[in-house]
Amino acid sequence: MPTESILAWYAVHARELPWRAPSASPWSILVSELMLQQTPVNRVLPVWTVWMARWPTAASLAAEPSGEAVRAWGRLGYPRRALRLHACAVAITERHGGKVPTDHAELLALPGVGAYTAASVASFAFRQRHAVLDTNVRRVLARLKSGQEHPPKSQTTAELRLAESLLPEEAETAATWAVAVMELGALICTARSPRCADCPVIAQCAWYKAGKPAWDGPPRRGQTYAGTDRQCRGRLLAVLRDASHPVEKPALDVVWSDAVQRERALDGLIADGLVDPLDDGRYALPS
DNA sequence: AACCCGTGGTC
DNA sequence: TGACCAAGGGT
Repeated sequence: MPTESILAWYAVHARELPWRAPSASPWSILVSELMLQQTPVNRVLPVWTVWMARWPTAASLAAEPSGEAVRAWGRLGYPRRALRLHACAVAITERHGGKVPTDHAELLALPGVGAYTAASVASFAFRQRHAVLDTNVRRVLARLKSGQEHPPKSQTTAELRLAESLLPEEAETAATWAVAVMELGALICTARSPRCADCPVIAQCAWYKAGKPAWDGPPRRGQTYAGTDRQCRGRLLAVLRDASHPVEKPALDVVWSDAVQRERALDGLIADGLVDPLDDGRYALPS
């Protein structure tokens, strides 16, 4: 049975990540999950550590301007997540008495918390029984059960049903199983060069048994970045993040030459609430 | 449903 | 070296 093999492997090989410590608070786990969305563990670790020392509770973050969250986010990427995390802190403080809600539906209602994050917090922080389907788990299940190198582009109900069917009955075991499968995908069953020789379930792996056939599905479109609005937004926001005071417009203009694109990106940042255009014509992180 | 949203590491 | 990838979510 793959369940026992993966649990046994995890017991030996799990990384000691601080948000996995028994003492980790639900809030610290929620913070880690928001930061880990599309961002590697190694880049999250130092930011999370500083963040938790400064804002150990939701209420402590909620008491600060959202711009402070954006600044402390640093270069993690996708800074709207910082805004959403701040909004989470406000919602938790105002609606939930400062405590991260334990109910899956209430978690899902928080800003920036989707299906994955709601399930992961309910599972990791509150030891509930949920299918936790992230990119790692989807890849492991695709290989192990479907014999495909990669999961479908977008999550299917078949994947969800498969993940639920594999979930151990007992909640505590299910919670450990969820993080164990994720860890297997992160350390062994990786996207690029899977370490099949070290895999605890190689004997059950449909993809391996089929000879590890190459991906024959639709080409997985890459993410271009150079020259995009995203890169431009990143440059503009970096100026404000690195400044201790509001900046004049020319300080923004110098970081991107295409004026049309630059204005569009700046408007987008303002619309997102990441940049505050002051009455005096200067720009600042939001208050 | 497809597209947008950052950043840095890897081979 | 440029394409791919990383604990997704919102619209």
